[in-house]
Amino acid sequence: MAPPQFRIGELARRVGTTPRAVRYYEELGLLPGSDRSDGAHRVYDEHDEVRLRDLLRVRELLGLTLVELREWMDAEDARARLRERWNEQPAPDESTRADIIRQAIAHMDTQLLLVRSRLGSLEQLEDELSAKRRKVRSMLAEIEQAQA
Amino acid sequence: MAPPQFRIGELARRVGTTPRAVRYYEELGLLPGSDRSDGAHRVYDEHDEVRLRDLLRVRELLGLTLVELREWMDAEDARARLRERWNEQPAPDESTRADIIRQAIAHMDTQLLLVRSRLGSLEQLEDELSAKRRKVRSMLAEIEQAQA
DNA sequence: TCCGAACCTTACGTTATCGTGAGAATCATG
DNA sequence: CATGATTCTCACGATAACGTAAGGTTCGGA
Repeated sequence: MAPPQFRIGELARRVGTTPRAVRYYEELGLLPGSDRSDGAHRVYDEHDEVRLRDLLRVRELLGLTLVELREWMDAEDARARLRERWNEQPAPDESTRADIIRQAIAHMDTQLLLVRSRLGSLEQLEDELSAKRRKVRSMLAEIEQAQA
Repeated sequence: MAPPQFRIGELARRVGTTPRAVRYYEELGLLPGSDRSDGAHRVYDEHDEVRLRDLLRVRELLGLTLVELREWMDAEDARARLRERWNEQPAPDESTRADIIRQAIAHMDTQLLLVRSRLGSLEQLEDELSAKRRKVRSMLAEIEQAQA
C-alpha cells in the first residue's frame, strides 16, 4: 500500500549524484525538507526522484544556476498547491479556480519561451555546422575526383 | 587597406564581456597571444571578434567549461592550419590534403553529434512542457464552459 | 541487544570564472 | 611633451557548487 521509500544514498544513486549534493539542493530550497518528523534520516519516494531528475535535466539543458532553478520550479510548486486547494474543504468557486489555472498557464508560457529560444539558437548552430561540413565534404570530393 | 583594429576594451564591449575575462580566455589558450610584437597593448580585429563571439555562444549553448571549449575550438584551429598548409611552398600532394580534410570532417562530426544530442533533449523537454500546457488549458476551457 | 553500514551536522577545502584594486606603462590628443 | 584615458601585470577576493574529513547517531539484520 505505502509507496516504496528510500534514503538519501539511494536517491542520489538513482539520479546520478551524491548525498552531499542532495543536501545542498535541500539547503537551497530545491527539495522539500522531507518528512523527518520522527528521527533523523531523510526519506524520499519516487515522486521526489522524478522532481530531482527534472531539476537536473532542466539545469543542464538551460544552463541555469541553482537559484534560478528554484524560480523555475516555483511553477511546479504552484501547480502542486493548485492541486491541493482543488480538493479543499470549502471548495473554491469556479472563477477562483480559473484564475489559478490562468496563472499556471502564464508561468508555463514563460518556461516555453525560454526553451524555444534555446532551441532556436541551437538549431542555428546546427545549421552553421552542417553547412561548413558540406563545404568541406565537397572539397574532398573534388580532390578524390582529381585523383581518380 | 589594413583591417580595422581595436584594443581589448573595444573587443570586450563588442562581444558583451570585460577586458579581464578576455585576458583570462587568452591565459587558457582560447585566444591567440595577439601580436604584441611591438609594445604592450593587445590588438584585435574583426576576426578575433568573430572567434570570441563563437566561443561564448558555443559555451552558453552546450554548457562547456572553458577547458572543454579549448578542445572544441581545436577543430577551428585545425582548419586554420589546413588553410595555411594549403598554400605552402612545397604544395602538399593530393592524398595528404585529402587526409587533412578527412580529419577535419571527423572533428566536425563529433561536434555535430554533441549539438544534435542536445537538440534532441531540448525538443523532448519542449514536448513535455507543451503537453502539460495543453492539459491545463483544457481544464480551463471546461471551467469556463461550466460558467457560461 | 549488538554491530557495521549508512546517515547526521558542522566546518573547512577546492575549482572554475572571473571581479577588484594597486601601481606602473602606454597611447591618443591638444 | 603634458595629460587623461586606457591598458599592463601581479595579486588577492568573491561566488557557486559541491568534496572531504571529523565525530557522533540511527537503522536494519543476526
